[in-house]
Amino acid sequence: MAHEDHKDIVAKIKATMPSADTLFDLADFFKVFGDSTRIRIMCALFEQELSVCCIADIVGMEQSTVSHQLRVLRQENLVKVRREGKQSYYSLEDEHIQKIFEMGLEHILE
Amino acid sequence: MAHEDHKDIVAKIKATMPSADTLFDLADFFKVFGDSTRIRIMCALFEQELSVCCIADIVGMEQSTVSHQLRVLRQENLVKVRREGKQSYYSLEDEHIQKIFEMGLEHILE
DNA sequence: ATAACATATGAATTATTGTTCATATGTTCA
DNA sequence: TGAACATATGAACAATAATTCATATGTTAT
Repeated sequence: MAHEDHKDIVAKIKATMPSADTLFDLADFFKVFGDSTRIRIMCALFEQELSVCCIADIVGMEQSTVSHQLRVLRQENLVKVRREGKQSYYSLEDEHIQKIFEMGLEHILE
Repeated sequence: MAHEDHKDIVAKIKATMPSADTLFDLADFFKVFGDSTRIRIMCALFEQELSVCCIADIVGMEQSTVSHQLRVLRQENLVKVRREGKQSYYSLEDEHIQKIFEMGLEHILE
């Protein structure tokens, strides 16, 4: 394709790409994985559902910090909450998360 | 496991988790996916290798911005460069990227 | 060597995001 | 109802990161 010019290539690629909106949402989704506190929270939840104070102890951060980050995770539908008495138990929303997580691990361990 | 106490749970979960260092690196890796400019650059590169100025046109940003972001992508081994004359051609480093991308898409399109 | 072009990079600016503190809300039990 | 505990949230601050401008570096052709 050596004779394709710049303009043709640009037009061709643009035509194949998802909409800017979709890609914006996708970036927002991955942004959630891009923080070590949130990654550690998700990782802890791979094992079992956990209360907020357990999570705070596991990741070694303030309860408030953890609550804020859990909200971020909730907003992207990555975790769900269940109230039981005074405690809120969080768990993972679906199994995409673990797969994405594992692929990331594969990449960095190469 | 209703009789497990807080301390036991915390200890148990901590034992199963990858090291904090690994999770930190993992967050750094996903951070790269968490920006819409970089996501769009990667998406464009799914089709074929592209020069910097093509990429800039495709994503509608300054050449300088694109160069900076390509450096970020290079640092995380997500793209590679090939010089040909005056131009630098970028392409994706491996196929994990597209899989991770697709899983993210699946999640947000649910 | 110089002009013209493509890319890379440093510095400054702006925008975004994470964390903490203080406090509000919600729940249980006496 | 009030005390004790768990969680959530608003505001302020600190830390990071994205973008741009200006310019340096690298490449080709005359």
